[in-house]
Amino acid sequence: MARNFKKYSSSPMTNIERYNARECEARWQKAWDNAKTFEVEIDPAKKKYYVLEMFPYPSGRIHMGHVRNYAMGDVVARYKRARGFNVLHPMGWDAFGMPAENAAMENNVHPAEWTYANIDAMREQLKSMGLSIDWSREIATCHPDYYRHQQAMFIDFLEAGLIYRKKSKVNWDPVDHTVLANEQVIDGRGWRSGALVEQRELVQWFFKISDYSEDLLQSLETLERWPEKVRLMQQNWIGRSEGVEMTFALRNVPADIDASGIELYTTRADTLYGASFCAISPDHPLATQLSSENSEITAFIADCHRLGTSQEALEKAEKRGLDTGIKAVHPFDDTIELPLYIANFVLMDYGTGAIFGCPAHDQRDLDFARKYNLNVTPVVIPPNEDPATFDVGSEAYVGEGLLANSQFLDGLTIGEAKKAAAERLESQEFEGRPQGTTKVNYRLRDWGVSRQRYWGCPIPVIHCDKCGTLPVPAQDLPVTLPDEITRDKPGNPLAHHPTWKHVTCHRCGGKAERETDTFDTFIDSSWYFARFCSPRSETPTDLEAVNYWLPVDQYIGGIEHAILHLLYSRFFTRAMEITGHVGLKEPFDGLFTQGMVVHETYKSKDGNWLSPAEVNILGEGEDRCATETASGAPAAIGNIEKMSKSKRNTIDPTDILEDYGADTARWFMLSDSPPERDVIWTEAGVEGAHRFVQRLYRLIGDLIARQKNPGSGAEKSSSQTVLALRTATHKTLAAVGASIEGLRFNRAVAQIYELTNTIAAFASANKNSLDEPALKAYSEACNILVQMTGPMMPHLSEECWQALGHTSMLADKGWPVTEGELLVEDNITIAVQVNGKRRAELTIAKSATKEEVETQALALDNVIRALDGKTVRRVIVVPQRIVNIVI
RNA sequence: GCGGGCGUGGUGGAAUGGUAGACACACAGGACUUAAAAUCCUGAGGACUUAAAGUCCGUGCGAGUUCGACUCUCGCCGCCCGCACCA
Repeated sequence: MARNFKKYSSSPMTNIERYNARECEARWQKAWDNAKTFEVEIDPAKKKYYVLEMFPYPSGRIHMGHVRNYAMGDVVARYKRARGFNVLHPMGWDAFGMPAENAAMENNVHPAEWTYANIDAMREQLKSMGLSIDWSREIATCHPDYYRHQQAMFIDFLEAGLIYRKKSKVNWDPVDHTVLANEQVIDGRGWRSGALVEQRELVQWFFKISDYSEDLLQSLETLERWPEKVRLMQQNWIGRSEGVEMTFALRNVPADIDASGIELYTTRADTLYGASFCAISPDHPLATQLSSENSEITAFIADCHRLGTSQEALEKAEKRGLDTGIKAVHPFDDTIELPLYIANFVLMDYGTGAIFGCPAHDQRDLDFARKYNLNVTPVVIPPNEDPATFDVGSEAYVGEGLLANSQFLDGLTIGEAKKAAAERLESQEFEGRPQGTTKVNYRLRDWGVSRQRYWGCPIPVIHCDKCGTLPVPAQDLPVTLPDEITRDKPGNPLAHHPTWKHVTCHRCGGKAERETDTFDTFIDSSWYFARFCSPRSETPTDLEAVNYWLPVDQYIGGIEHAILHLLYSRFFTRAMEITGHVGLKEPFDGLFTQGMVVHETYKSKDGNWLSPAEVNILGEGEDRCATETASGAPAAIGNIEKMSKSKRNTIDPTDILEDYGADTARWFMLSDSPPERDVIWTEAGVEGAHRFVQRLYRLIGDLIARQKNPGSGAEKSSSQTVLALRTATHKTLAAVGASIEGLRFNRAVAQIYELTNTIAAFASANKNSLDEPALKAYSEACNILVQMTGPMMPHLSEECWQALGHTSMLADKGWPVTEGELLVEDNITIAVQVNGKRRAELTIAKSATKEEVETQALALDNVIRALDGKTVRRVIVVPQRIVNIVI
């Protein structure tokens, strides 16, 4: 489908003036700019409203997802502004990150140069959308004026004990000498080099987010204006579980190893009597100790490490273990000895890195037990099963039931048994302390923030042989990235920079080295919303500004950030509160996650992706098929998928903005699909949106023509049609306001269409003549219509507003006031049902009593026919709603 | 495996438990035009039937609650998303 849009000045024959979006949009954008319409300051007298869309990565080109995201945010911002709020609506750039480094390598440009050029290009594209953004507050996270504050806060956090260093495993690409993110490891190999990825241990910086697990979890309940789905995802991610941490005594430990017991964590203390083995992680300290003298163990552990960390690899991995020969003693019966294994499926960083296995009631343990021929003793018996005969086959029983084969726990429910077992463990002693204690565990891990890369915020610390690791003193900040870098060696250019990393220790004056790691870019985006409040302040935040503007009242972005970005930001805000940079814990009061922009995909006969421009679509429904435009060969219509370059189903917004204008693109993005759902991009849809742009312009033009020439006035307009038009206008006004407040933009659009149809019908029904009241109502309808389209199609609306004779800008005009009395109708039409089936309609005074409604309903012809002489058993009258006659 | 969501015409979708299909796209017919485009008007869930009207069926399938269910409950089927060896 080639775009066959019409040029605006196509036909010299037309006498109907067409709206020239290209000229108009540029003109109004300039007018807003010159008037500094959207620049805001703190104004304690006004209520504030902070609208924020997730800031973009400066890839160089905006995509349709941006258009949708920013169109939605702009509707909210402009609407709230019209409602009298002091609206903060800023924009910035999430400008550090890998694409710049990749581009740098491919095109031999400096990441900074590449990034700033992209920012300039994207700023222009965004500006052409006509967004009501305060551009004076623009920030870029890669700019030292931004990241120096991040460094200062890092040092504050460090001093507040929120940050620590520890050894941690990374995916290491031995060819590129670089650390890879999990998603960059494909089938155990580096995505760029193809080399087998190794697990390496590096000392890295961590934020203590896990200390805040409970707070982050609990506070989710206060986030009432967040989607339930996102709260659930975060809840699952935090992963709270209640269990028991306990010690198993060890026997048969090699002489030179100091281990009298092993700590392990379980949520199923009730199943202790079903235990048939214990297992520790290959990374467990005991495993490390054992490996130093046992080559078999060393080999096994190495084997486990070779297995990738990718989720698929883990998923498919077979459960494997190695018997250490050590015996673990059952805490309730010291005659029971369990073999202690090192097992590849036990995670070191959850719980204590050690477990007991109860195969009958845990699938993983069952798989393991079957493989190594261990006992499978059921201890929880499903209802209606006999403990003597109940057996577990290849599927562990994880349901409810009563305990059996469990001594003092026999006959208890799972809940009771958990409690009893925990109490017994607490009362028993092991080496002077309780053998077990109840413990809450979280899945959430501490946040590792070190990245072995150049294009990120330098971590402001130095390493001195004498003094150790020291934060860079405040007066020496920022630690800026060196401009001169070479890429002749693989790996992080900072790490082998000839001068940058060498410094003098500020404490001892001796030689020291800078930290060459940079921050995870999620840090950059964890506080930008706070920086927007005072983007040029000398401190990270200005308390007056953040106290006025925060929290963000409406945050809008993609669901893909449901967990990490939003959770990190919530944590970071807490850290900022502790260190006195903000005065609140939760940064985002209202959150909305919008759907993606998707498009059909097409494939040629030989399996190559085809772009939408390369195919013709014929037929509809089941007969729908495609052919290649060039050759006429049949093509396959594929799934509707997220726009992506690889599937060639992208539409470039800049083309659309040029051809149709921003208002058309915005209007289309807001129409039809509910904003939280995916929207399918179609050519027909855009054209439909564009037709409405022109239609609205003509509608206003018609009014103006009629005002100049109202006709003879001989035929008086009926007061009823005038009232009807006014009622429709004000009803729509109320409805559109409610729709925008609820972010139901598609409904607002439909309501505006409806009013437009009403106005057009009114105009054509009163073709010849309009008297004074009619003309006034007509004019009022058009004015209010234009005010309602203002937040969605701002340029066209300004143009119409001006044409309607207003001298000040629509952007500065308040939202129209609904005349309440017009919404109150005297007569209403309700449905009359017989046995739940609609048989008639009844128009009746709104104030009619139940009895009146009933009498009149029963007298309707259609009702009498439907009743067919049968006895009426009951009549349900819901005032102003419905009548249901039961026979 | 665990958690969540969705399923309505040819299409996107609308509908505080109260007239299902608003609004839009696509389609068809008409007007305007030498013609087309644009625009305007009209039509339309399916089946049956009609002079007008009307009747029946219909929100993935099956049950239930209710005077009344797209909406609430339960059980299936299908699709989508998130997490996933978290003991």
